[in-house]
Amino acid sequence: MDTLLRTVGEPRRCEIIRLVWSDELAAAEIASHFPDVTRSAISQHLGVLRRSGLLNERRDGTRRLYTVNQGELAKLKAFIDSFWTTSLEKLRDLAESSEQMKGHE
Amino acid sequence: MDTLLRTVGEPRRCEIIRLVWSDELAAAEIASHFPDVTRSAISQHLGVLRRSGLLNERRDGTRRLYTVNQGELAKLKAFIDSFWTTSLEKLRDLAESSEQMKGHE
DNA sequence: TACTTGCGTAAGTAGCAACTAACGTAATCA
DNA sequence: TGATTACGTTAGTTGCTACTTACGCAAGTA
Repeated sequence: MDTLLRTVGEPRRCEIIRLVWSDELAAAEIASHFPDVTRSAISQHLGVLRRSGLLNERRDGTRRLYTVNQGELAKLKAFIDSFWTTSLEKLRDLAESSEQMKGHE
Repeated sequence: MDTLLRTVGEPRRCEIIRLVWSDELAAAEIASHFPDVTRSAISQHLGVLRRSGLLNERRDGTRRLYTVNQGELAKLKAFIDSFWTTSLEKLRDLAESSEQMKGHE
């Protein structure tokens, strides 16, 4: 989870995920969305995203096409969601223990 | 959103959020959960979290008590969720435009 | 008042991470 | 075969960031 957090914590990588969310894009197409940095920088970001499991790579001739592994990002989503659900569980546990208290009254 | 992402992208800060999610804790209590780093390091993390708007501070004597600003974290949750909803919207737009196509056939 | 507690802050450092420039490489095409 | 395209990778640099140490400061306490 730490790896996932760190990977998405970089704004450009987050933007890349958004770019290839529903469209399969080649590395150069992705890089063209970031005119302020070199293609090499984007290639390295793609490497980080790939190793984190957030991006899938498919080869087509000399091109490399990327898509999002939505399941991996879903883990992050579930992690964020868990902040809310755990507090609900705490409330439920509290309710249960007070029920037990009543039983012993 | 970049600030929010960067703030949460640091594992210790993420853990701090979890700690004070449902319990109001003093700085020293939070620091005691991280025996491997100094209290100062945690204090600086608390500063980052506070400036990002993720934590609320309340003073009680010499102590400073922290709680999570859940609304701010909800923004991050909404951002992550938006990855899925925007793709749904794209499908909806696609469906609408193909409806228009049918009308012009 | 002096001392202690509980904290933030400033200064300085070490390590990492994002970047550029240069190079290597597989696939394609002339 | 040589040239080109579309990439990744390596080496080296710079800047940031998480950290420690030292200090400052307000609020209690003897």
